[in-house]
Amino acid sequence: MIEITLPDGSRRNFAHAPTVREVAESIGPGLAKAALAGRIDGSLVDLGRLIEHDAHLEVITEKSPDALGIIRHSTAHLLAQAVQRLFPGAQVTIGPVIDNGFYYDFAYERPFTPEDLPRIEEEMRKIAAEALPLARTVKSRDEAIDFFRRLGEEYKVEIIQAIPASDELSLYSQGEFTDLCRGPHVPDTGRLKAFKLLKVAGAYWRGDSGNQMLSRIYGTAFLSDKDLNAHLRQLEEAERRDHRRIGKAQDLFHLQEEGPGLVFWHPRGWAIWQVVEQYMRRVYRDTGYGEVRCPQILDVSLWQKSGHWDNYQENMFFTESEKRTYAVKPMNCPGHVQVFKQGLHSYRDLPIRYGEFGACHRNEPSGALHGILRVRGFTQDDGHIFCTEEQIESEVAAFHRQALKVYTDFGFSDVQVKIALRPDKRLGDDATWDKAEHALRSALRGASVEWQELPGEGAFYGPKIEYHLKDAIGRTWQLGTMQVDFMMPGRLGAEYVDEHSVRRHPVMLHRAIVGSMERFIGILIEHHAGAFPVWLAPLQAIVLSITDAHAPYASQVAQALVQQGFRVQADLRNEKVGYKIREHTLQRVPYLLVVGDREMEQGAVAVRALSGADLGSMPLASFAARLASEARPG
RNA sequence: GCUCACGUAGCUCAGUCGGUAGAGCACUUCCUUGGUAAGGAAGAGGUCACAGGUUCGAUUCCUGUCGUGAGCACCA
Repeated sequence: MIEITLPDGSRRNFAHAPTVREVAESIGPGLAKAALAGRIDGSLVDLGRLIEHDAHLEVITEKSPDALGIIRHSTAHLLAQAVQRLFPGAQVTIGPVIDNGFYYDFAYERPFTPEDLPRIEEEMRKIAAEALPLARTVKSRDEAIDFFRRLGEEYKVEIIQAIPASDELSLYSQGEFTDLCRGPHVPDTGRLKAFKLLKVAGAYWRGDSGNQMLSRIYGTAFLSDKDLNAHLRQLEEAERRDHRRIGKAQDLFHLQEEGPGLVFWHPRGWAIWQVVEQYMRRVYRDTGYGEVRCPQILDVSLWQKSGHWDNYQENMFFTESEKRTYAVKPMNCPGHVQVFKQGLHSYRDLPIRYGEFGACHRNEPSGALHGILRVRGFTQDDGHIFCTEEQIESEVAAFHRQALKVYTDFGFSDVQVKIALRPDKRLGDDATWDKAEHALRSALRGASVEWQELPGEGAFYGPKIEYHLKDAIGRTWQLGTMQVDFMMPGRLGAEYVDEHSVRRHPVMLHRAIVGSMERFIGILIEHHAGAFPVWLAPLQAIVLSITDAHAPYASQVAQALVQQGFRVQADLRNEKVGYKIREHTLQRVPYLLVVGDREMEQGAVAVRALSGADLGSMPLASFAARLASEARPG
């Protein structure tokens, strides 16, 4: 007798061990039809799985949050089967579910190209229509190796060989195709209806650039065509937000062949930059930083001492003069240490904080470049705090509060916080690392934030807090960071005198809030889809003359607002006002001020908001007051 | 850096199965002076990324270089 407990607490008894499907059938034919898989005592299984002991069972239908993952995983198998039908000799490797879809990596005599995708997708539809049932079998590790070796699937063999010999492995078969897989899967391929292959790409076997390049096919699958189409529309919407597209459309910046990864800022883009920079300068000022400015190039000997020569040379640019080699700075920290070293500091002076809008150059791999989000020349809001060990935690906590305040002011609420912990290759002893990691954790705990930990991802000199934000299509980019460094001050000879007149090396905290100005502005563009709030907008208002007769008044209005510190221009072109409105609306100017005879007579402006809302005619002073109230962060 | 794709007018793109190219928008000039998302006409504008090769002839085919895009690797 087997007793099954359902999620609602009710119990059902079976004379023999039932399958999940049989339990579902016993509840009702509707449920049996809708069932995709089951969850026995918390673990997901197939519909065909026998339940051999008393258990809690949940029948997974399309309504379950687990359904999508199962569908996508099964669709990845569908893709693999289709590829093997069409391209005999293609070997399967791995095909996991990822955010928003799945991929499958293949080893084949040639890479797949976008032209192959429609054919493959067609074959997938064929297999789905065949409604092939999926069968799960279990083999020992050695049997499984034997099985895949006979099929010529050397990559599968390699995967299995990494698994302990005692483990049992499950294999899933649908028609002629069998794949190693943990499961669960849909009961038959007919359950897969809404899918689409999206792109091809190269990917290294086991993610190691020393290994063979495999051919990866990305796809996505949903429970219904409606969901699939909604997702595809969302991708299109994300493309419209792309900072590269908006940057061009709004004349913010450009990049060109002669300067890969180097940004040319145009007046409108630089206006945004200036707002961000002045805002961040105020943050430096308000939080006790002295702003500094250090040289762009310094003799390599300094970079040899700092460790950059040994650890970072490949990413640095060099230049020469009079038989000396200089490095273009990739980081600001060595410069700040030089500032600290001028004169002798007492422990009473600590913490000492320096901030810089430091322009750095890093020779990033060409394939890493991406618009203004990943560049070779960039400016950091880079600060360094020289302090004692005891001061670390309060400094970190204060920084964290400030960083979140800044992100909030710029309109970001979805900020992911991560702590990158000690890497295998590191300097310093474990006690020091314990201390540093503890300081980061307890500072974050004190601020009651949730964070994710990334073991092994810290810098060689210390752990770091990372602040991540998402771009329009869901890629996350690290902006801010707070790093604890016990090494650099010693290497570069930074010292202070403690209360016992002993010279000691301070701890150095590396910190940035927006990270790179370029990246941050890129993210801002995408976040706001180019429609910036008034305080950030490159152009806050534009004055539109209706006819030539109103041009002098329009200029006068624009000039008056400019003199009050607003970013305002006049559009005096001989065009109809509707044309001008269309153009500046597309440029996402927050306020359009129309001036004609009525406004001229009354010293007024007719205000139209970007939304299209007509705010009516108002005295220029009223509009200026409105602008002033909106020209602040938040 | 690796794999694949792409590079045509200022922008967005079409095109040439090998015979030196076209649209829309923008730009210039003229007409129009019009009250809330495109008024009209005319004109100008391209060494088809760059360098080789094949060919009677290359923007088109091939090779290389540079750049861009997607992904991978990288991101101290």
